[in-house]
Amino acid sequence: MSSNLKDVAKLAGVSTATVSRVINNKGYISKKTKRKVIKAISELNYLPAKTARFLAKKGQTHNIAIISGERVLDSIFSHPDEFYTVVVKGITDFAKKHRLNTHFMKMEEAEYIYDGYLLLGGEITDNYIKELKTTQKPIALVDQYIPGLKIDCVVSDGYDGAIYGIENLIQKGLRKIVALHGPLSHFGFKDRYDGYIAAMEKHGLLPKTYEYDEIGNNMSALIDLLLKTYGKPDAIFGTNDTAAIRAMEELKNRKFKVPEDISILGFDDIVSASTVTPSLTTLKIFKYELGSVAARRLFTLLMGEEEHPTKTSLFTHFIKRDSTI
Amino acid sequence: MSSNLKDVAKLAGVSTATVSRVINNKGYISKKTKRKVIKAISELNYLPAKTARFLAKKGQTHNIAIISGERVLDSIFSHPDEFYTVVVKGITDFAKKHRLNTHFMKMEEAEYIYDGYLLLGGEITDNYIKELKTTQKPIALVDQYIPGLKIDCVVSDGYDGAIYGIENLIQKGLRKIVALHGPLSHFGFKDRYDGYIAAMEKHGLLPKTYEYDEIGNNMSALIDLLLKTYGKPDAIFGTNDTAAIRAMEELKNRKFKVPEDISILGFDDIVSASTVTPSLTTLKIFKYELGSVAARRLFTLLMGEEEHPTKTSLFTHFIKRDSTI
DNA sequence: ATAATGAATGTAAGCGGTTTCATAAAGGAG
DNA sequence: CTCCTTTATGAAACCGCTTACATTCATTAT
Repeated sequence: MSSNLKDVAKLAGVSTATVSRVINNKGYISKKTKRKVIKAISELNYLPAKTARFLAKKGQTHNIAIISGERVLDSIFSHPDEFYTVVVKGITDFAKKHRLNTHFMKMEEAEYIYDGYLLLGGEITDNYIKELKTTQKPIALVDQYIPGLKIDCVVSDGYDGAIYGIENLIQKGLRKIVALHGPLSHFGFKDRYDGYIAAMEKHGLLPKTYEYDEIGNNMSALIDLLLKTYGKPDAIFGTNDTAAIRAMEELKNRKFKVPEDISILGFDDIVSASTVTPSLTTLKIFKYELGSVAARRLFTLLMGEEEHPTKTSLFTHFIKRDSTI
Repeated sequence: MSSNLKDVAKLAGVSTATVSRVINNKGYISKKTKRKVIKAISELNYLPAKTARFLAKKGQTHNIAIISGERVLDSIFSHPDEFYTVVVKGITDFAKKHRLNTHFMKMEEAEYIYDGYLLLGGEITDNYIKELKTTQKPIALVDQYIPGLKIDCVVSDGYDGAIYGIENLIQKGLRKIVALHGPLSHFGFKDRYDGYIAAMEKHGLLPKTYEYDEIGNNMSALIDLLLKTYGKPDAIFGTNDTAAIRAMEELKNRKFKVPEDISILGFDDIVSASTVTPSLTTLKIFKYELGSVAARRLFTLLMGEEEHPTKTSLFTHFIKRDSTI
């Protein structure tokens, strides 16, 4: 099949060490030998095996920085079930397996001495990323995407998830589906919002959306507005579980039955989604995998595989519970 | 730092071979030894190094199938600069480096005997994918995404690219920007279309779109329609270069100056984009990388890293030429 | 002429696993 | 009580590559 160092060495009539030197352009090699080796390499169409190379280099133990804003960092170590805590577990497990040393820090405290950077969550600012980018070190954003920056990122696929969820509702015969969404400046909400629109349009239904504020405090007023301007919907899609649950409460206060009168669909699968009554149908975000995939991405970059920057979106999983028919 | 087989063996008081047997659940191991080893493993928090394992397994040379529709397959070998020809080069180069044997075939001819499958382009049908999925073998789509299927895919990021391109036009002071787009059932067009909408809305501009047919034959009529219903735009965004160039021709026929009167932005960076007059400003798709990234994805899957399915989007590159101010 | 220096190459020991083969102990059959 | 098979384990080779160290040969300084 494909050839290896030994084959090349034999053909060129030299030792494997010499071939290795030519490949890595390291140490002394005479012009003549170099030519012979290069000839043999191209003749055999030889390409070094990355895995072996990595192994031989003693599995280079890289140091990577995991950087986040203050709020995120605090929550990581104190709340075991919190979103980022799980993400971080995914990162550290991968890191251990692949011999990366992880170092946690806040944005302000970060030094530029690491081999790579994992930037966690939405608290990271544009400017900080741009500044960090100048260090030329590999960087990957986790749960954050910034259009136009062309920086590697790993996120949950809100678009795909929303389409899947909405189509499920449509299949159940629900038609009047409205979306309650958070600020669209947040890429996550925007993504889910777009998925909702796409699904509705695909099925010739009229989308209708209402925006709640960051904290979701205006939910009571928002539901009033919705009922007044739109009438009773068949279903409500909340772009995150917290908002969906809050909306559900408001509807129950107004004597609507969930899901008989109105179905509710969330997004996230937070802990309380399964404990609330009725339990919330939602799209599960794979937090642990978010971390491990991001770590793998950074790892690939660290390995020097000259890779094109990508946005990696993890598909979500639709979890049918009791808040939808 | 992190521990290895030897460490575990020493702690458990057995040989490395025994530990390996326990890990792989292979060969004879007594209950007692197994317990000891497992205890040592968890005590040391040991995780096997994937690279070493791969290497030791003789660098398992996998066989992968590259499957496409008839049209794509034909073009691959005959036209050196064609889209998929370049993509395939990216795949095969990666494959060689990582000891994957590639086999090309059409959908109809494919047997289910390969270790993994790379499905190329839009000719692949939904049903075929679903059928193939039942083989449980790793699969990755290249330049194709199907909402809701949750199957690994690698595509070009039309959304991000379009935003970047449109924002560039806006920065130049252009306001009346319309989009000519192909059928939105094609995920690629839809993606770029969504990006256009997002960019316009973000800047408080009114989006206006016109759809051309698959082949782009109706361009003359479409331009007439555009001029009649919208008036003269400042700029036109075509969701692919072919359409953009055709639109540019039509405008020139109608005595408009490009870019003085109207700027034209394409998407793809096909060969003729740089040779046409005026040369076309466009968003370059990285075809070669599309292939190599997809191959890497499949490779990861083949390595048995139990990975969550993802959609990987490659960022595009904005190429400023003469068709825009 | 001789020692010291540097260039060019080879030998062999890992990197962290897997696996073949050998060996030993424990049963079961005759 | 032997002989053979099964079970359990370890020693060592190997996967493809890198690299420290050893060796050889040609220069150059003394």
